[in-house]
Amino acid sequence: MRRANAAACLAVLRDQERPLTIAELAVATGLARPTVEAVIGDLLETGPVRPARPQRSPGAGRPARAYTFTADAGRVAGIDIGSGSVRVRIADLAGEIVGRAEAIVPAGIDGSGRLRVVRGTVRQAIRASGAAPADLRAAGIGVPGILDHGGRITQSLAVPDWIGVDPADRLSASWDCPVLVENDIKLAALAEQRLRAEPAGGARPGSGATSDDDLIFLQIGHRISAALIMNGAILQGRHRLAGELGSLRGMRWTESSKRGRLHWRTARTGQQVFARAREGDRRAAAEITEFCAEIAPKIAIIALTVDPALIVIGGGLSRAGDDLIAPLTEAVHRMLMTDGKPVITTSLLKSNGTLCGALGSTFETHSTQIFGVPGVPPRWHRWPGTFDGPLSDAPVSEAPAVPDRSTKRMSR
Amino acid sequence: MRRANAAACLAVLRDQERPLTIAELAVATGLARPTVEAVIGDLLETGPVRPARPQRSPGAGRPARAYTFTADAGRVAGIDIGSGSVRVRIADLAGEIVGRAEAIVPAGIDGSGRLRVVRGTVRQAIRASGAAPADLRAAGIGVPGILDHGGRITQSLAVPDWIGVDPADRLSASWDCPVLVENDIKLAALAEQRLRAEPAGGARPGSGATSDDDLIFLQIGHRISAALIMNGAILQGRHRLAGELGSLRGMRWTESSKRGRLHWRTARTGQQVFARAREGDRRAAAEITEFCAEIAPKIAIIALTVDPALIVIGGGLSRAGDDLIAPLTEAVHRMLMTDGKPVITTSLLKSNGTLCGALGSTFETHSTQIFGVPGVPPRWHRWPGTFDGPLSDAPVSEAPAVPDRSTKRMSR
DNA sequence: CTAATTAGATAACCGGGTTTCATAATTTGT
DNA sequence: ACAAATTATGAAACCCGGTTATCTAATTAG
Repeated sequence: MRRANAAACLAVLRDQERPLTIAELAVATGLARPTVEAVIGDLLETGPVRPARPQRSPGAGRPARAYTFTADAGRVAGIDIGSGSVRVRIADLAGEIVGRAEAIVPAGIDGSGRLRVVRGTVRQAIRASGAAPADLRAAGIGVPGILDHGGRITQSLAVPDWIGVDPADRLSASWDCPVLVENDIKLAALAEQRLRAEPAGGARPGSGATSDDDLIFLQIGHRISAALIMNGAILQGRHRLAGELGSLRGMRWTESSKRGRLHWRTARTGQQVFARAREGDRRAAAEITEFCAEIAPKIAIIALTVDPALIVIGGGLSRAGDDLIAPLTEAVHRMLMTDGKPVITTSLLKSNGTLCGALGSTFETHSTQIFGVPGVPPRWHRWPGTFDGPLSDAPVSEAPAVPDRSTKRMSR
Repeated sequence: MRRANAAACLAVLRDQERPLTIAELAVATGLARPTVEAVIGDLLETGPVRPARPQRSPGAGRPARAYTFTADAGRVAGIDIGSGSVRVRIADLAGEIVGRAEAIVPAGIDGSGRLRVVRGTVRQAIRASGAAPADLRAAGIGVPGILDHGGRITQSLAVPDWIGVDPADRLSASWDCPVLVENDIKLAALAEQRLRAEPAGGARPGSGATSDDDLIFLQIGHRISAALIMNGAILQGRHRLAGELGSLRGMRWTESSKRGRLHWRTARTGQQVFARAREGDRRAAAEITEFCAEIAPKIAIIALTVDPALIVIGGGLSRAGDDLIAPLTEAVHRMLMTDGKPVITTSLLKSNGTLCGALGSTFETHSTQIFGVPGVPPRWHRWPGTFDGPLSDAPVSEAPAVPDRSTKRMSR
């Protein structure tokens, strides 16, 4: 109970970026002032909160003491592992993206080599954020493969070198912080759900499960893969295989796909097929219709199994937007003899879904290690668009970036 | 918090069938004695608890006051609606089946007629239990059709006369108690899950979701239908259609099935086909193999979508036991290229799954109306086998059955 | 320099639990 | 028969974490 109040205060303090007084916090959280006072006392010791100079004196009366969120007191890493690349984004405690780095992973690398690349890229990104590696509080990794409950990768066409590897174990040892590893599509699915469920303005009250808490995420690009979010959580299943329809013998999403990889007739890539169709190429348009007709029954059977409100399409093909969504929706809806049919839409995060899911999921899961308090909700809705644009340098200009812990302490 | 303690005390008092002292209750619940005392005070006023004569004096000391659960203070109805029948079981507050009645519903009846039959059969069953209709505290009904979130039946091949009807609304008005209406297969699925998850000895602590909380239930009889339990709850979905694969255009479980009804070549009914196969009929055996091969891909795709630990087969065909489970398991497992595969097994409750689910779900949902306290866990594990055998007359012999409320009060 | 204003600190209270202790109602022992 | 032992009960005191109410401190306005 005390913990929940601490988390609420911390979240408000983080979201209002200016220093806040006890009274302001009490109003914002709905708690009584003495309670907030006690909570702040705890947070000053254990959490990323420090006293700040009072803002200004707007009138008469004793000036209020103010407190501010120390966004710069630590770092969290989001990591997207691809077959040939590693993408890293570093967030400060406020969730702001303050560092990034990417690396090419040479084909034919072995598992340890890939781990080394990940370690190096993360180190580089943390440095770029103006922090030291020791500031890393937690990391989340999206991996293109199947994990077991022990955290080992059991199957992966994209990173076969990591089959049998437990990346969380290896990396948390070298970083000395918790590391979350999850399938990339599942993370992207979680990110989509969080962004749509949370009404962009703060955590919503802990109401019961609504249909906002469910969605199916379908990655359609070179390969097709699925993930399900149910009751607001990634659906894992008994063997952590939920959604892994590629493991179904004879399950080919389309006639011409092999090992989950799509093949196109009228152009080399799906994107090109859509481009040609848009330019009026009838054969390309026909191939798209055919493609939708082929995958629609599979989507429909999954959809009717769990009856989600929403099916989100991600991956390269989702860039085609309505050119894909319209015929696909039509094909899927035609399969359903029901009154209610799922809405099909494209992803909000495009190619950043896994990164976003990795960061957000890490903030959710390791709140205690990150903030010293459990249950601080991540700011999912602030992330879209921040993964690729120019780095926000607001925190840097306000207080010079923290090179390492010793300097940070001096800045108090 | 006080409520949770009251529920715990009430559950212990109900499960130990003898009168208990405060001290015994304190030990059983892990609460402090004064707390139990306060809870008992509340329960004496609002709940089915009354003081009892102390058991005996096992030694020296002041004799302890004892309290006992008043199982006879009310009734709960479980109702299974079939296309041509209505089955009713009446439970006392301890969950014991103390009354039953069944009725044939004439073909071609209209919706109101079927409602009248239900009302009459329930009244008869309550009377048979030695209680008055006014003693009904809550009822649960399993219906062979699709419901919407408003409680209306939107589709049903078995009871077309109830399409558009909201049975909960109609019946709760006439009985003046809450009525729960749910799809029959979903209730059977819930019952199977509860019976397997609860370690037959009391409620388990509210741990996080385990794979015990998920299962797929497949009804295979004249028709095939599915229901999913996820995180210990019936999976409904956005439109309450989860599992309703019959609503999928072109979804036929087998080549020869029509509108969800199975057709057999080598005999008139599935049961007969299994009987002949067991007697050595090769054609019948081949038809079984073929049947499994036809439905296996559909089961596999559902299974891999949610990756359950367990798939439970219910319905008429499940009576074939291992004759069905073995070839079906083989066929389904052959579809899965995964390390972990779901276990397939037959239902524990056979043809009583819906009744059991209706009763248990009603006890769970309407605990407040039934016991005056929310969250009293039903005794799922006591039900198997009690739906058809001779009525337990223990409560009747102990205290003569209660004809109506006035007499009941006198018996205090 | 006083009054007004506003924040911080302290105290009193409340709900729901726990522990502690005095007291009541028995049986046992002499 | 009556004291001693035994056991349950009921009341009181305490703790925790919150609330409201009140007093005190620090500042500005006039």
